[in-house]
Amino acid sequence: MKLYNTLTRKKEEFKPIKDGLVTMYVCGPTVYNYIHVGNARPLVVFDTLRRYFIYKGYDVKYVVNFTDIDDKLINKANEEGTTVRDIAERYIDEFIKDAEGLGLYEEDTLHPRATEYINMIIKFIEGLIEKGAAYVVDGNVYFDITRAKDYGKLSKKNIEELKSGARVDVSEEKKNPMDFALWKKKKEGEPAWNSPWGEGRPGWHIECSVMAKELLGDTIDIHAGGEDLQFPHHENEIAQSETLTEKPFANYWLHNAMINVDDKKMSKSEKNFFTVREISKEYDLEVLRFFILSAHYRNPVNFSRDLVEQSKRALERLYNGKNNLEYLLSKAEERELNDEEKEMMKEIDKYEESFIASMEDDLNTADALASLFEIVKYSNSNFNEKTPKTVIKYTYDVLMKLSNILGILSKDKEILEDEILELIEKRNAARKEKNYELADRIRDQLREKGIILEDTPSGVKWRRI
RNA sequence: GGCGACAUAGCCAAGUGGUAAGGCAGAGGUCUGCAAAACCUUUAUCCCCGGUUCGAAUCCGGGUGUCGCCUCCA
Repeated sequence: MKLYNTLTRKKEEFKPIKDGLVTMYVCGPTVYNYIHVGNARPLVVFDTLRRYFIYKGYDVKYVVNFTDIDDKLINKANEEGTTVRDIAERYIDEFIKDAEGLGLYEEDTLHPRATEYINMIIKFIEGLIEKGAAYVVDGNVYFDITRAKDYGKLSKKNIEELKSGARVDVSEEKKNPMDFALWKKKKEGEPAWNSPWGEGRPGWHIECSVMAKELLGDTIDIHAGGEDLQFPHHENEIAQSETLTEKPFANYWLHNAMINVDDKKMSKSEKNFFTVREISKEYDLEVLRFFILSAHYRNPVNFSRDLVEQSKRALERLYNGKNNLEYLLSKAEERELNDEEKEMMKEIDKYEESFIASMEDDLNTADALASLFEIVKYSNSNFNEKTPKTVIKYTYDVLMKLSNILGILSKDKEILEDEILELIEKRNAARKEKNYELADRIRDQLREKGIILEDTPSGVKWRRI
């Protein structure tokens, strides 16, 4: 499989460190609020990559961290007159709800929290101080970027340019304006932990370095996140980790592009964001997942109601296709295949191959989706009740297998309650008697309950809206 | 100012040298008691200019426009 590696700015053949195992670290949310649609993109994209690895037979160790201590949490806690821990707990719970709606493979995700790693963070920092790459000033500890080998290699920035363009608040304590805090001295009213440098809390970048190391080892296969994290966050992670371990931190750096609103990056500070939660009130979140996967992850995309609506309709088409296959499956019979029918299965194989080829090419989910539509189109136009069950089952299984990689078409049809089945029967009887008025009334009644009836030559089909 | 992306039909979006996937919306049609679903037909020469080539949306140069990072940020 080829993946675009930000480190080399090239698509590279992916090779894990250990055969059969992929370690992935994705920068997760700071849990001080609901996540928005922009936050959802990396989560969905890299979850899909994980699913694809699993499909290919790898074991995947997958980490999405929670930043549960930082300025934003502290502010929020102060505003509400509660504790940071309280805020974190609340929004982690809310995150999990959204994650499940988005089809993230939660049961197999490691979710470390920064505050659970304080001791290891302190150890890590001590190691950097011993190496002379970090220095203590009045209870704060800073990383000295001049001690990092190749600082700027990920974001392709050089230290001189950074110095001249620095807009950071110039702290007199720092040796260099671009040096960053590993440990922050406690301020009045802030939660703090004891350390060799006095009470304080960890800086942002250090958390990820430490949690990745603890859970996945010194060198990980894939480190991923939004492209806005490239600098300084990921650059700083590399600086810390590689200075301490003297090994590569991550072999592949993957970055997704931003989600925009009217061509401007969706962000909390711009106030142009939609939370995942508010979308979930109107749409099944699988629609949002579909929306995200319908463009290549390295291209910026706009987000709007209208575009979600388009995604919803498109996804409906796939569901109709799935539904049609299920219907045929319930009618079809087993029998020997003739040559033409054998060809049908080969046709389906072709679509599967092209799906896989798209995924192999830097996770081209937009292209892969087209294969799903082609399977649906093909089965809609070529299969009928006389098609052997073998062919239909085969097609159905391929469709399900592939859509499962993308994490879509996951909603199953529920069983209808008896009273609804009775209504359908009643309507059938009415239709036989050509009492269309009654039949239509029943159909409208069911529609209000969210059930759409479709009359076909061989019987009545139903589906949920 | 530095670094980096992107520009394909009404909308969304693949395609990186051989003559434009797929989806949404629209129009016409088939099927149907009607409807729904489905199917068929129909809608682009790829921002502009120049170059390389037998041949470019795809490579090179120059424009124009939009965006991201350089500060918390997925």
